[in-house]
Parts: sequence; C-alpha cells; structure tokens
Amino acid sequence: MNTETSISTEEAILVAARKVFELKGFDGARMQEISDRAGINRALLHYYFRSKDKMFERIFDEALERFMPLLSTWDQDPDESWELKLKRFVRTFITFLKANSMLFLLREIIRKPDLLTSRTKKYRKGLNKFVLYFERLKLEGQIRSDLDSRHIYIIIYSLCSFPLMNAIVFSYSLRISTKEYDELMAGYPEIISNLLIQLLKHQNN
Amino acid sequence: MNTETSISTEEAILVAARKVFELKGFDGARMQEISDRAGINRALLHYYFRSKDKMFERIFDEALERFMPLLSTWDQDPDESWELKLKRFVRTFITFLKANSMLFLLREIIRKPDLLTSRTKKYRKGLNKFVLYFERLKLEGQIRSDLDSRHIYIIIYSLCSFPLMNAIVFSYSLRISTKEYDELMAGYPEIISNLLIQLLKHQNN
DNA sequence: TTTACTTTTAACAAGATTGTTAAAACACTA
DNA sequence: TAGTGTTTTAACAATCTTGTTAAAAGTAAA
Repeated sequence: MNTETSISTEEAILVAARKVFELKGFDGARMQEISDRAGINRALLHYYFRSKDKMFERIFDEALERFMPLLSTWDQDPDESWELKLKRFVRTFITFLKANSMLFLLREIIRKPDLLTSRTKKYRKGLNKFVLYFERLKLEGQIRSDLDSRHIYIIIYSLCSFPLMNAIVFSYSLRISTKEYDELMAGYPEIISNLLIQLLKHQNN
Repeated sequence: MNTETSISTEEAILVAARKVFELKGFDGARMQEISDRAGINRALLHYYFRSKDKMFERIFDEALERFMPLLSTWDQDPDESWELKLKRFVRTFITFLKANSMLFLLREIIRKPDLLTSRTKKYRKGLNKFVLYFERLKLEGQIRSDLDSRHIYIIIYSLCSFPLMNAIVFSYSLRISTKEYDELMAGYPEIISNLLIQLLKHQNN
C-alpha cells in the first residue's frame, strides 16, 4: 500500500467532504461536488469510503469526537475557582465553535434523530458533569442557590453557541459584514464571562 | 373555481409541506412524502404550486412573514417601561418559537445564502430598531452604558432562540424526555427576563 | 525489464425524483 | 339530464444521482 499518496488523497477527500456536508447538509451534498473540490475522480470517493453514507458517518463521528469532550471538562483542576473555570470554558468553547460547525451536527440530528441516540453513547456519561458541578457549587454556597443548574447549563451554552451559529443572520440584521461581525465578536467571550459571573454571584439585594 | 375544496386541499398541502420541509430541509424533502402526508396524489402538488421550488418559496416566505415582525416591536408603546417591554418580548418571542421552527429558516439560509439577501429586503428597515432602542435607553441613563447595544441584541436573541432550537440536544444531554424538557422550560421566559433586567440595570459596585 | 500491487479513470447500470399530460371523476348550473 | 369547468389520478418521460466495474496508469521491488 502506498501510504504516501493514499493518505493525502484520503485527507483531501475528507477536507472537501467536511466542507460540502457543512454547507449543504447530507441531502444537499453531491458526490460530484465533493470530488470536484478534492480535485479527483468521483469513483475514488467510493474506492476510499465505499458509499456516501459511510463517508458521512466518518465525518459526523469525527465532528462528535472533537465536540463532545468540550462538554465535559468541568471536573478537572479542582483547585481552579469557578470563575476562572467559567472564563476558560467560554473562551475554549467559542474558539472551538469558530473552527467547527455545530450547526452541522444539529441539522443532521434533526434530519435523522437516530444519529443522536446511536452514535453518542460513549459520550453520554460525561454530559451531566456540568450540572453536577454547579449543583456542588450551590451546595457549597459559592454561587446563588435560587437558579436551577439545568437552566444555568442551558444559558451558558446558548450564549456561547448561538452567536456563532447564527452569525450570518446577526450580521445581516446588524447591517455589518461578516468581517465586521467577527471583529464585534472578538470581545464577546470576555463580556459574557463577566456577565455570567455577575449573575451567578450571590445577590446583594 | 371551486373555492371550498381547493382551499382546503391547498391548505392541507401547505401544512404537510411545512412539516416535511422543517423536518428534512429542502433537499431532503420528497414531493411524495408531502403528498402522502396531505393524503393526495403527487401530481396535485404541481397542479397547485407548479414546482418544488415554488412551493418552498411560498413556505419560506410565509415563515419569514411570521418571523420578521417579531424582530422589530421595540418602538411601540413608548410609555411602557423597558423592563416590561423586555418581559413582554421574551414571552412573545419564545411562545412564537415553540410553534415555528427558526432552525428551518437558518438551515435553508445557510444552504442558499441568497435566500437571505433576496427575500428579506422589505423587513430590513425594521431590524435595527432594537439597537436604536437600547442606544436611546443608554443615552437616557435608564440602563448601564458600558455594554454595546449590539451585544445586548445578540445576547437576548441567543437566550430566547437557542434553548428551543437545540431542545433535542439539551434534553438528551440532560437525560430527560422532551416532555420533561418542555416542563423545565415553562419557567424559562420569566427567569431570563429577570436575569436580563438585572444585567442591564446600573451596577452598584 | 518484468511482475505484482495500488491508485485512478471512463463508461455504464440501476434506481430515484421531479415534472408533464391525457383522461377520469367530480361539482355545479342551465 | 346534458354541459361546462374544476379537481384528481395514473402513467409516462427526462433527468439526476449513486454505485459498480473493467481497464488504464502509476509505483516499487525482484
């Protein structure tokens, strides 16, 4: 097996496929468009990945593999204060989302809900670490106790995810270019970190 | 023209088409599935709407027509306090999103960005009312002045939209049923209204 | 150079999907 | 009931898309 060339074309295909699947979704993606983008003959896609389905599963699983670990990083560094942990999380998560399309995952899950239940089993254990972490903070009296941890979870992820997922609509309705929107969002992680910390702190009224 | 029957079948088709387009997206939607759902022959879809494209445009435009006015209701009732206005907006917007899929719009816009620029011109004027409104509140000293109005805009819409768009993933990762998620979200509008008000008020530190 | 193996291509087959059309069924009025 | 126009259907045509295959091109070792 000629590892040299096969890896590079396989990688070229994956890069192209990722892009096309993200842009058009599984149903809108065309094998022809993927091979054109990769600069190779369409039959090669089948040579390397057998079928469109198999290729998609590979892309989808790799996206999950990158994405899921981010959702369960709340029990590391027990010495770190929750404020710092939160800041670090928001920064990391947003940086990640800038480079990886979460909308892709969501769109495909809605198209085929089966994807969520069949392909994420191994991650599910880590998913409630967030809620457990904030439950503990509440018990320890470190944050206000009148908020449901699940709401906190939802709020934090919404503030991190949606501004990037919806960038195209936000920039349009704010009448700025996507470049200007990126600039506007440069300070965003810092801002919502501070807002969230302010919210979670004990209230003095 | 037999108005009686034609309106009811046309409406049946539209209901079915909306559902299928929302679930599968334009590319995944099949004319056959739509006609099955509507309980009619597939050729009737073409009789009423000529083509899949035309039918989609109708659905898409109607969705925009319902959605866009919600984004520009900030200059009515000048006597209403901003707190009340915000509460009312959050409640209305979330109620609306529960019944109408915003993900549908976003997904199709990403598939074909042209849809955004070509079919939303008439709404664009109203879109910056929000930002203008909050700019004015800042000038009048009614809310804290250190936040960018555009960030406020993004934060409010993110908190309202994403928990509903992403319901399927949130309920999965919280390990609760969609029914339980709905129950969890019953109190959500009230909660984020209060959080937002708290955030926007002048800081006392 | 020959041989054996891998990679790539062009051409083809099978199936799915949209859109058309001619005729049947229906509804309503004279 | 006969006639007129509308609604609905079944069958068909055209196109697009995925996937297969046999052969060509490339690579590396004997």
